[in-house]
Order: sequence, then structure tokens, then C-alpha cells
Amino acid sequence: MGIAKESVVEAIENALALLPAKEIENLLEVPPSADLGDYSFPCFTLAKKMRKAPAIIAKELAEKIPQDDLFNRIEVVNGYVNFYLDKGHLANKLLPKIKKEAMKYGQSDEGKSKSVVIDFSSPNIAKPFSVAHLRSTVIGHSLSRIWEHMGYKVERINHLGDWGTQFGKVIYAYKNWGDEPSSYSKGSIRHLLELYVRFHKEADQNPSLDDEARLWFKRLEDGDKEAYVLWEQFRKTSLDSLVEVYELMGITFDHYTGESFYNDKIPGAIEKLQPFMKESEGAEIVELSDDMPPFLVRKSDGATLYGTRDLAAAIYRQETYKFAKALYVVGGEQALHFKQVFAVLKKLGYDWADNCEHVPFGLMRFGDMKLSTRQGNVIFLEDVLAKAIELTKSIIEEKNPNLDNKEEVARAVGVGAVMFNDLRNNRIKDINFEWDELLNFQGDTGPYVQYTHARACSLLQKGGVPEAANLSLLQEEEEKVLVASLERFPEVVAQAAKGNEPSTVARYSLGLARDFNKFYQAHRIADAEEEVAKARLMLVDGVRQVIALSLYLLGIEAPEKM
RNA sequence: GCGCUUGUAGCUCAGCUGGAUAGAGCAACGGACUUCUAAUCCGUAGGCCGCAGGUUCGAGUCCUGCCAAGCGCACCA
Repeated sequence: MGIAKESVVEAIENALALLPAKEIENLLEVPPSADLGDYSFPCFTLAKKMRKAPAIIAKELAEKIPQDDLFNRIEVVNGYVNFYLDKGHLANKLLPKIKKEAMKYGQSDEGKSKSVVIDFSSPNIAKPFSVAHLRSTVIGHSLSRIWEHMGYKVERINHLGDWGTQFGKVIYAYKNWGDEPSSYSKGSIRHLLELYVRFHKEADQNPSLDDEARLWFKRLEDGDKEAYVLWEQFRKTSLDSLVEVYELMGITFDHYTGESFYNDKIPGAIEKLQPFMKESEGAEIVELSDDMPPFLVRKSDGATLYGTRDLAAAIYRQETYKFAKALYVVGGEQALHFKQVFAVLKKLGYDWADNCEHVPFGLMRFGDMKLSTRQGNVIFLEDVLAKAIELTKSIIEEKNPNLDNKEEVARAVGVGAVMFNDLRNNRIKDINFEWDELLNFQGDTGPYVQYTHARACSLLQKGGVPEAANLSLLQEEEEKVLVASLERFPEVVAQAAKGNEPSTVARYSLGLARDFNKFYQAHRIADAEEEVAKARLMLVDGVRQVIALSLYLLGIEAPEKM
């Protein structure tokens, strides 16, 4: 909670002596327009409890609230008590605080000595990293930082899809067609994709290929040497190329524990399941409530499924990390799967199943069709990033040809544009992959926020960062808006964490950037009258800091020049 | 057929968990660079919030029913 909001809540709590602070905090809202104040307390819900008209409650409440330095005006309108913050006074408290706390501003101790494990990215290995995987990667990375800001110890887990029937397919394809001429070098990730696509094409004509693939996977699970060597080779090739992309985006993991990691933990998990297992059509299942299909433990050929591995993984993670929360950043199309997995955990008597949460997101589409690896209908993420970086370079040549480290800035901005594009909207929305939109750096985009940050840096370089200033001088409308916005930042982070919704931070950063650019447009800063310049520069520094921090929470870099 | 998700400006989306006059960006049109980075800013235009009921002081937001789109519904992940 921001410092001003905190005092408003406290003032209401004391004057009202009826509701706990928590409830007041929930009721308190930000009015739709600035001339209605900065915080507003609606009295409608109290009307029943107090058996009085809202307007009367509001009036009496307002009268009981003592004078406070922070809010210089309280007004009653239509059953609302509106608080107007004294921005000068607020700035005097807030800006030094932001300066001091820097990247720690808005941190919470909510998660002190608790951990949250976040399962994200988790691409299928032996397949190229496509833009479809971008979503989980970028959202999960941002959530990791957001939860860290909430004080939690975060375990970033890349649950690589490095086990399963698809390996049977690739092995089969590689053995049968791997030596045929290809435009890609043998065994490379693009070559493997080519084989994978061909497998599906041929399997459509000849379904017995699917049996062959299942057989190869079964051999792999049974420890067949030939299958294992090929699997290892494919895994390494894929992982190497994955890590390259992660490095480009500045994304890291604490654990690369993929599905294969749980192989030796499967028997233990199955043993726990034993009392609930049934045989059905040759397969082994656990029946769940009527509204859900049964959970498959083992296929009729005895091989395991990814659900079984998810189960073993959840148990392992609880034992190893004692998580307070486990998040699965996985597409919405797997909602039923996770519902089943959590239900099975519950059935096993694990109460912590309630702390497991599927964090779904919408599909990435390309034109009318779903991107499908099987049909070879993929857009490689590395190609997208390369194109974005390329475009950024040409923009730099045009706008700022004397820039020092062009390569590095082009990478940060190009990659930032792609990542921001994925974080801007509520994650549940489907995304249409549009080159034009992705490569447009104007308006609500990552580069816009980064540009604003660079602008602020540039001002500070020119005017310097004052140690102190008379911040009561910040009385212009554009300045007040910025101060109020900076005060709300802690709330924004908390809200983003609560909803596992990075877009909350993205939207906030856009709004802050917009307000800053208006301010920049309307007033001289570095060359204003000395005392005013000092106050404004301190405000600029506060904005610079909070934009940098917002971008950090989104997992995006903030170059000082661009 | 059943379940989940989504429907808000021409397009892409916000809308603080039921509050005040529904807001941004893109695209279009018209303006602002001898001045701190124009990747910017200002202005104009654009709306039966899918449709119909209901709940109450009050509904884009909650409930019910339709309509439309997407995703799922045991041996893929």
C-alpha cells in the first residue's frame, strides 16, 4: 500500500471505529476523474449496517476526520468521501523514499520466509522454440520477479517436455529418414522439426506409424540403449538452442528439471496412487468426480503419461521446496488437465493441493489458424527477435545515429518490444500474431516506455540529480498527476501478484510514461528557474526509477539512451 | 452433446472484483521540432458495453436464458 493510502485508511478507521483497516482498504477506490480527489470512500455499503443514508454517513465521517498534512481537502459528494492529497507534501515524503529504496520501492514482506515455485516456459524439447512458447516464458518470467517483489523466495522451474511419446516419433523419423538430404544440417533443431513434420504427414496416410512411435517411446522408458543415446543427443541439441534464446531475452531458471527428471520418482508416486487405481480398457486410471474424466496413470502398453509425471513433480516440489504456492504458467487449453492433477493430489490427502494454481493464458494465433508444430506451421522465436532487433537498428540509424552501443540497445529494445507485446493485455486473451503490430514502436508499446525512461535519464544527465529540493514547488497539474501515480505503485505490484497478471504492471508503466511525456511537453525542466528545476529533476528521477522498476518486473531492460 | 474461456469505438484492448460523466492505443483527419531525444505531444471524429430478462439505492461488472467465437472432453503434451 502506498504511503498516502495508508494514512487515508488509518484516518477512516479511527473516525469510523466500525470496520477493520483491511476492509476499508478494499472499499477505498480511486475516483474516475482527478477533480473528484485521489482516494474515495463510498459509504453505500455502510448504509444498511448503520441504518442511515449514505450521504449522511459520508458527511458525519468527513467531519470526524482530523486535519492531516497529507490530505489538504476532504469533500463529500453523493455518498462518497473524497480525499484530495496535498501533492507538495506527499512529494516531500514520497520522492526521498523512492530515491532511497530505489529498486526496492514497493516491496512487500508478505512472502517473508515463504517460497513460491513457478513452472513456466516448459517447452517441448526436440521441437523448435516457437512464438507460441513465448507466452508462458515471458509471463512466467515476469511473475517470478513480481512475486520476488512481494517478498517470496521464488523457484523458477523449466519443466521441459523432454519425455513422452513425441520422442518416439522423432526417433522413428530420425532412424528412417535422418540420412536423407535436407537443407538443414543433420540433427540440428530445424532438421528435427522437419522430421517431426514429416512423421505426422506420413502418419496421416499410414496410422501404423503411430504404433511404431509408441513402441520407440516404450523402449526408451524401458531403458533401451539405442533409444536412450538418440534421446540424449536430441535433448542436448534442443536445450542448447533454447538457452541461446533465453540469454537473448535475459531469462533465467533455477531448475531445468524436465519431465525426464521425474523418471525415478514415478514408481513412488504410483505406489501412493495404488489404493485409488483401477484397471480400465487395459489402462490404469484413477476415477474422479462425475464432472471430470478419469485420470490416466498408465497407458495400456504400460508407458506413463505426462499427467503421471506432473503428479510426481508436484509431490517432489512440495517435499523439496515446501512451497506456499505453486504456479503453473501453462496455456488455457490444459485447464482440465490441471484440474485433474490437483484433484488427484487432493485425493491422496495432500492439503497443499489447494496451493497449486494453474495460471492459464490465451492462444497465440497466426491469421486464422492455430500455430501447430505438427503441421510445420511455426514461427521461430529467434526469427521474430532477430527481425525486431533489425528494425530497431534501422530506427536508431535514423533517429540517433551517434548512439554509443547501438548493438546492445537494439537488442534490448527489439526484444523488449516483443516481450511487452505479450504482457500488455490480460493474459487470458488470445493474441493474434501480427508483424505490423509487433514491429510498431509507437503508442502502447515497450519501446514507448523505454523511450520515456531514456528521456528521463537524458534530463538527469543534463540537469543532474539533486540531493534535496523544495518539493512543495510541484504544483503544476502535470506534476501532481505524476506524484499521485508514483504513490500508487506498491498497490499496482500487489494487485499484479494477486491476479498473477503482469499486464497490471505493463498498463501502469504505460500510464506513467504517458503522464510523464505530457509533463515533459508542457514544462521546461532542466533549464527552469533553479529551485523549480531542482524540484522537477527530483520528480523526474522518481519517475525514472519507477519506470525502470516496472520494466524490471516485466523482465524488460531499460536502456539509458536509445 | 457437455464443460471452460471470451464478446466494450473500424482494429487491438483497459475498466481497480457492484459505484460517480465507459477510457487508452492503432488506423483516419488537422496541428506542434532554430528550444532538455518528435520512438513524443495537442486536437477532431468514432459507443444499444453480443441479445433478452432478473437481482438492488446503483449493473459493462453479479444471476438465468439465448446468440457468436475459441479451447477442451482417457491411452499426445
